[in-house]
Amino acid sequence: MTPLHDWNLSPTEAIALQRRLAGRVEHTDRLAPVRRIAGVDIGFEQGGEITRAAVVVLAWPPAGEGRFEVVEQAVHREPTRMPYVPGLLSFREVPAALAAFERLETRPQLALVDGQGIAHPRRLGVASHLGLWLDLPTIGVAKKRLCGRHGEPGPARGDWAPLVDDGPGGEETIGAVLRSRRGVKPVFVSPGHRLCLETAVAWVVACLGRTKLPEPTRLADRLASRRDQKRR
DNA sequence: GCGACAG
DNA sequence: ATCTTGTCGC
Repeated sequence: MTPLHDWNLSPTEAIALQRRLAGRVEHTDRLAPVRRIAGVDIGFEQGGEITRAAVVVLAWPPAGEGRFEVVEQAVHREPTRMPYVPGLLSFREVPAALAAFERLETRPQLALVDGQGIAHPRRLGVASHLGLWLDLPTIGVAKKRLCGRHGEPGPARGDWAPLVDDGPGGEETIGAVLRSRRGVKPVFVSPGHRLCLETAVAWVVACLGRTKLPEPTRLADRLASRRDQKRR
């Protein structure tokens, strides 16, 4: 069987693989009771030479208003071997993310990933790809749009506008443009694996703290970019 | 041919 | 993604 993250694939083969894998992604809710939520993100060091994957595991539910307890953290660094190509991001980031996950002692029931879920040209963004490989429910939380069209979401936290794109059978909703914080540019939420859009949006909103990004992704972002110690 | 383009 | 200081605003 072809590995889900074979980085020795040509762009054409990678695209064909994504089309096949997209058929395995589950778009309906199927998640175990949540007690641990993971945040995943990838950063780079030394001008991109080194890929740095970070996973942060938070306890659910939070102790207070957006006050999550960090249960565990894991970082994995390795030489970067793939360039960034729009639409093929998972081949560049998933291998390192998997290595970071292997370092965890706790197994989360849900993971929020920095990037798109099914809001992808072939409906297999990095969040979906990772969820499929880890056999875990995942949600994609991106800061920018990759594909699809949308209107402007309302001004209040939690307001969202559907992200739609044309598919084989016509127009389909692939994600939500969510206002995670008043007066701030919205984030792009899309199901990764094993949950529907409404459930994905609900979890992201439930994980919001005071900032634009939900806590799992925000903390993983800081760890991946070593912003947690880079302060001086 | 001309844009658009997750991280 | 990353390179980077101060600055405006709640």
